[in-house]
Amino acid sequence: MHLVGIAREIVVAAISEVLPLLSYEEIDNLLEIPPSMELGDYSFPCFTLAKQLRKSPVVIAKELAEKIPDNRLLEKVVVVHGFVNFYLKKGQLACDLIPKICHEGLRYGKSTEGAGKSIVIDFSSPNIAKPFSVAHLRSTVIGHSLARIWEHMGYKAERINHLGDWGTQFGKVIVAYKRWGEEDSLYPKGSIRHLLELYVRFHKEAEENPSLDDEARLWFKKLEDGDQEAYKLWAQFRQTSLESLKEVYELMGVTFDHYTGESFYNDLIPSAVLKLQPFIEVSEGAEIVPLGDDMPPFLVRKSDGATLYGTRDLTAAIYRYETFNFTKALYVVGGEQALHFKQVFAVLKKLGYDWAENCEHVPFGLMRFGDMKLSTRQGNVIFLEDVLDKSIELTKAIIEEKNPTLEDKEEVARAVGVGAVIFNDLRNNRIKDINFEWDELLNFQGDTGPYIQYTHARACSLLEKGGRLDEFNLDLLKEPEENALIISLERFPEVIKQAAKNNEPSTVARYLLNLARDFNKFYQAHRIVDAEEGLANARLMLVAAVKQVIAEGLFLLGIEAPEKM
RNA sequence: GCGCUUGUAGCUCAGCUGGAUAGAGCAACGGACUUCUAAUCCGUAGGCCGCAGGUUCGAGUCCUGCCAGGCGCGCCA
Repeated sequence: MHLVGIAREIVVAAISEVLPLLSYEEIDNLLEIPPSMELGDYSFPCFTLAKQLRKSPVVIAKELAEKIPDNRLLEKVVVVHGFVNFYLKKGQLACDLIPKICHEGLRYGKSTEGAGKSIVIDFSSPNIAKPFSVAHLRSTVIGHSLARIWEHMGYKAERINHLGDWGTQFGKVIVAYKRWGEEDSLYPKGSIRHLLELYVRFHKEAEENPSLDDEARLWFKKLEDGDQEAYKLWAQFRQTSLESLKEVYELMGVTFDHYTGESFYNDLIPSAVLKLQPFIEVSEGAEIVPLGDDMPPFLVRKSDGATLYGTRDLTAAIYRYETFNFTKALYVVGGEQALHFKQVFAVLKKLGYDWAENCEHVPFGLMRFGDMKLSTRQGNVIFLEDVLDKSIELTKAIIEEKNPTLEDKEEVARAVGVGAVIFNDLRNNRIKDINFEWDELLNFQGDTGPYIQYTHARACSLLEKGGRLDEFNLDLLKEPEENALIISLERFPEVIKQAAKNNEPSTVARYLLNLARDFNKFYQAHRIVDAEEGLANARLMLVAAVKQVIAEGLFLLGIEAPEKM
C-alpha cells in the first residue's frame, strides 16, 4: 500500500498503532473526509468494527480516541456518534507542507507507484477520411489528460494515435473522388473540407443507389490487395487529413508518441490471423470466432476476404504488448464501442494472453448537438477548429474589454480560449453525454476553465506585487479561509491518485474548482500584500503554494496557466 | 426482444466507491469595485435524489422489479 499525503499518512498510522485488528490499507480505505470543516479534517467511522468487537460503535470510538497518541500535527481527536474525528494543527501542517510544495514545484504529488512500468494509451484516434469534429474532442482531451495523470503516478506513458486510416470508408472516398472530385466544390481540391463534401455526397447518393456501397467495398478490397491507383489516392487523402489534424493538435498542445494508425498493422495482420486460425469458423462466407452465448461472434474477415477494424485492433493489441510490455493498456473510445472491446479482449483471452486482463476500455458519453447525434455521414458536423477559433475570438474580446494593456494578448487568448474548451469537456464524469451548447461553452464565469486560470493569474499578480520572500512564519495562518486552503493543498496527491485509479480527469477538474473557489474566498476576505509584514509573508507563501498546485492541476488536464490575463 | 448505460434544484452537474444536516455552477432576484485583476465575492430563492420493494446500525450510493432517455446487438469504425 502506497500512501500519499503527509497528514493522511499520519492519521492512518496513528489509528493503525492502536488498532492492530485492521491493516494499514483497510484503515486507509475506511478513513474519510467529514462533510464539513467543523467536524474535523479526517474521520474514522467505527460502525463496521461493532460486530467484530461486539461493542457499540460509540464505545469503540471512545476507546480508540483515548489511545491515539499525541502527534505534532494533531490538534485534537473528538468522538461524535460512532466517528473518531481528527483535527489537524493547520499552522504546523502549513509549516511542513507549504515549503515542500514550493520546493517540489510540478513534482508535488508525484508518485513512484508506476516506476519501471509502462501504460499504453490509445486516444484521439480520429477517422482520417473525415474532418476533426467536436465529437473527436472528447477522446483527445480525456486521453491527453490521462497520459499526464499516469505519468504523475510514475508510469511511462505511450501515447498512441490509432488513426482510422484504413477501412471501407476509404473505398467510399475513393469512389466519390473519382466520380465527383472537385465538381461544384466549395473547397479546393484535396482539402479536408473537400473530402468531407465527397463523403457526405457519397452517403446521400448511396441512399438512392445502393450499388455505390458495393463499389466502395470493392475499392477497399483493391486497396488491401495493393492496387496502385487505390493506394496512391489513399496516400494522398491520408496526407491531407493528417496535416490538418496536426494543426489542431498543435493549437491544443496535444502530443503523441506514436502515429500508428490502422494501416500500420497491415503487414502484421496475417500472423495475427494465423494465431486465430484454430478458433475460426466460416459463417455465411465470413470468418468468425464464436464467443459463446453472451456475446455475438467476432468477425475476422468479411465474405470478400477484406479485414475489419476488429482484426486490426486485435493485431494492434498484440503488437503493443510485444513492443511496450505494458502494465496497462487504455482505450479511450466512446461508450458505443463497449461491446466491440469486450469482444476484442475476449478473443485475446481465447488466444491465451493473460495480459488481456490489463486492457481496459475507458468509455465516455456522446457529444450531442441539440437533440440529434452529430453525424459525419449527414454532414452534420461542427469542426473542432471552428469551436476553438470562436472561443479564442471571444477571449480576445474579453481581454480588450478588461485588460487592454496586457502583453502577449494573442498567446493568452489562445491559452484561455482553448482552455475553456478543454475544461468544458473534462469538468464532468466522462461517461455523461455532453450537450454541445455554444452559450454554455462560451460562458467564462463560474465552473469554467477561465475561472481557474483567472484565479491562477490573480495569485501570480499577488506574488509579483509581494516581492521576494526571505522570512516567513507560517504558524501565523489561522483564519478559517487559510485553513481551508491548507487542508485542500494537502489533499492534492490523493486526488491525483483517485483520478488515475478511475481514469477520471474530472476528479482533478472538480478539485481545482474547489481550490480556486476557496482561494477567491480567501482573497476576498483578507488583505494579502498589505497585511502587517509577518502575516503578509506567510500569506504570500500560501498564495505561492496555491498557485503552484493550480498550475500543476491545470497541467494534468492539458490546460495552460498564463501568469496574466 | 436482449445487453450496456444514465436518471439528484428550472438547466448543467458534484456527492470521496455504504456514513453525519444532499452540495456547486448557470439562469432569477438583491448586494459588494477611490483599496492586492469584479473572468471575482456575499446573500435570497429553489429538492418525495425517476417509482416500488429489499439488504442493515445507516441507502442518493448496494440488490431485485418496474418507468423514462441514450447507446449497442456479423460482414461500418
